[in-house]
Amino acid sequence: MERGQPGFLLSQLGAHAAGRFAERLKDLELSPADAGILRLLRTAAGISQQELSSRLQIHPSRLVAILDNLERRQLVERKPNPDDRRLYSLHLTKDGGEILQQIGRVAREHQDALLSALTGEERAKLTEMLQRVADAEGLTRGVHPGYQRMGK
Amino acid sequence: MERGQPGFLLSQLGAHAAGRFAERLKDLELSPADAGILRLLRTAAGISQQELSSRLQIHPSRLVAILDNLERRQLVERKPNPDDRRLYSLHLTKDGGEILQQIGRVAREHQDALLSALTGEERAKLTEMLQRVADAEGLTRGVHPGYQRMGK
DNA sequence: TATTGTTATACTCTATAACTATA
DNA sequence: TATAGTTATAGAGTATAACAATA
Repeated sequence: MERGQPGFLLSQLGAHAAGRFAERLKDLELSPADAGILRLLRTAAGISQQELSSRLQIHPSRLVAILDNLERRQLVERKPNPDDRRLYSLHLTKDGGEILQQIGRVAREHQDALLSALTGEERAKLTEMLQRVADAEGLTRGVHPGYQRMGK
Repeated sequence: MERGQPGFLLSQLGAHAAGRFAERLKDLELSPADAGILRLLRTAAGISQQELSSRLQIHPSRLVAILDNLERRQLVERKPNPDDRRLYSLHLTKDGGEILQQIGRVAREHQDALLSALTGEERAKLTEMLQRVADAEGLTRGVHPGYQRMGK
């Protein structure tokens, strides 16, 4: 990629944004993968570890330790699945729901700081263009490629 | 970060772009950090390892192995510095200059593929906005935060 | 005494593959 | 026999800190 060209800029700014967000999440003692899991469980309550692993592209064996930690902190609960006792049914707890709101606040602060150089109209245009590129590249909304490697 | 919001999109797309570019670089048997080093040496010929380390935010001890590899492949040369025999003077070789041109081709292909969903006018607008954000965030042109961790 | 480049070591993180239990 | 979740192990990659040569 050439300097100052959109490809490099996108990659550079994306890494910067991810790093800054990860720093902010540390205040909540969460990793980006933790936040991605909590967010997904809000709308996909009851899924198994296998399905979670598949959706977020996190290796099943890695997920065990991540969920162990989230469960120990009572943010997530593994409930037995009566239909198939091999599977867990994953759910957000009350505390998990509350920390998810805090994550939302942190994300908004992060985003406002990051994009302070743009007007509201420009942010909308940027969002629309990035979404179009992401769709064309086949990216799934809410699934960050870094989840594969940003566990801690 | 919220789904579909610019902060998350930027981070997600940036990681995707970096990953795809890294894949393309593998055809040249280069890492992103390798490419960053070669590119810098084009305009900063003669700098020391210490200065290279400082500019690209790559740890000095990591740089040793990276440069060992690039020198073995005769893409980079460590010349003695007569003024201070503790320092090396780093230079691109002829092969290094040639592979840099190949990197440029790969980068253009990558960028064209990545942004195929945008018109030329939109790409220009995107570039301008991203550059403005990057400048506001204090990012240095050509220095990717991932160089710190994308050695291999 | 300080600095450059190097090396050895220890540490972190991850995937691989073997294991248990259930189907 | 196959699958979900778990665990042990080994591997890759990194930083830390000690080192030799030079200033």
